[in-house]
Amino acid sequence: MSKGITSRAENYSEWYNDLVLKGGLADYSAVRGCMVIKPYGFTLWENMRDILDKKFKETGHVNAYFPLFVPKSLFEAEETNAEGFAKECAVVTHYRLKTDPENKGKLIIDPEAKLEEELVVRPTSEAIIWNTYKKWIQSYRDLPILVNQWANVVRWEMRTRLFLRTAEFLWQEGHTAHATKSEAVEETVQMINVYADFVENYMAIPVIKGVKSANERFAGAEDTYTIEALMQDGKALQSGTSHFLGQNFAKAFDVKFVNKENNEEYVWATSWGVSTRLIGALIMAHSDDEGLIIPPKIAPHQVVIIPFLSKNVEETQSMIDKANELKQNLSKLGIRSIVDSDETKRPGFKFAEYELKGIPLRVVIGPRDLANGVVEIARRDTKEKSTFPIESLQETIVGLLDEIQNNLFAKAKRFRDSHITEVDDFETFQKVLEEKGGFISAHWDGTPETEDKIKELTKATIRCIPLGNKKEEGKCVFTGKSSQERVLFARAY
RNA sequence: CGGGAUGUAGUUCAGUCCGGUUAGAAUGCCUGGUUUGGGACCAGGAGGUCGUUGGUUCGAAUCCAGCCAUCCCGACCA
Repeated sequence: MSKGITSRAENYSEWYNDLVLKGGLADYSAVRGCMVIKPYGFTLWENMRDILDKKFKETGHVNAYFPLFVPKSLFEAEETNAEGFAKECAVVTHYRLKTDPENKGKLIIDPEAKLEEELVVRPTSEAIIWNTYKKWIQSYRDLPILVNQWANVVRWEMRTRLFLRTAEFLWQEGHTAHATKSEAVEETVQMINVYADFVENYMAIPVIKGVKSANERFAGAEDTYTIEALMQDGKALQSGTSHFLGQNFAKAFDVKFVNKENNEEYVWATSWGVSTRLIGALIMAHSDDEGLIIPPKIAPHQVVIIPFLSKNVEETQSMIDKANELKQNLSKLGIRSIVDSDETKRPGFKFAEYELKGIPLRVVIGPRDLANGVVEIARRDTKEKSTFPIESLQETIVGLLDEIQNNLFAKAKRFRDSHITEVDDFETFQKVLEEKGGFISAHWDGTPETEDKIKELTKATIRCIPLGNKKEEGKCVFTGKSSQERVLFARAY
């Protein structure tokens, strides 16, 4: 057991908090529900962001930036969407403070400075964006519009958790406008595939792609596509969503275009997003009781090189030189590494520290090894330590990083696959949920009422109706009414 | 937002019930030395408006009230 980290078995929530705080990813702040993302955590986010951004550009999207504030009148234009967010909006009502005449040195809101119209701090940007798109779109030649923005949004959550649910968080939101329904649907599906590809192949987290039930659908969407991941405690985490918005926003904001036949039509829309919540998913999918485990492809540092120091100054210097040389060689191969030659800390301390931080590979260079022309390499995922010859070190490291990446995904997938349980009666449903957790694949009569009832009794919701789901005659696990396919239930974050 | 708990050195905590010299410990930090193949040791040192505002009192970390923040449970949550 590592020093100061609560074990998963002891208290899963505390374990999670310990990893975020002690792993140096983030910290609490003086603002309720808002966190500080520390450099190590932000580097991780930057790596994720850069990969996604490249994928967005490859699929024809461009970045732009829209305001943080949304006038209330715009916000309420699309009613379903506005109502969905109404309960968790921060609202700006004044634009000036002044010195309190009765208490010098203190500031009060200047009652004279009340805004004519309140500004909603965006919980999402559909309103301000569609208000803008109205000006951009006249003809079918203006379409499609494929815009993404990297931004912060605010949702005044009652109960917050680092990365998983904070009042302010960072995300990207794509907002596209299309001439036809089929094109918009295609875009929606394309982006959920981009997300799935990213989360599986870079974050090494297996996901299930699916469609949300009416209850869980984004307010204002016709269809919500989701990728659902499974955490080690058996709870599901929605990791990304892509919405087919139909013509709802076009109608609310009166966005029409003239088609080739010179007829006016409403445009078709999509929106899609992933957020810093993905970091929460990453932690809970891979890490262990010794600390974080971060997949090589997105790790801030992929390799840490630790030269062993001795009182022999010359010998020590040759270790450090060797370490720096290796770092440079790795850098040429695009591998991110750091050298820790801090002589005030002993090796054992460093080992524990970098295990806590989840650095995939640790290379130790010592006099004994160097004499034999080898170094010791430890893998964070399996904790295996072995020695490898120095002359082929770069190749070895490249190979090991690749192995770790694959191993993490395979391990998470084995766990996920073994936690999808087919269930045909409600008693078993409850039992599996309680004792095993994970996804439960069961028949459902398709009504929101049944889903609500199941949620009330078990806290489990329908996570998704998997894409490409096989059709199968069956009876609803709760009502016994006939059903044509299974859906996935789980307790979720 | 309801119930419970917490807030004292960078960190973890003792002291608070029962108010009273200069608020302690461990760890971390700094200096010097000895060490260095899995969280080293010795010696010396620095570090605190006791979350915050107000009240009670001759006197408040300690009692009372408000506020702020964090955790747990619940409600809420694409």
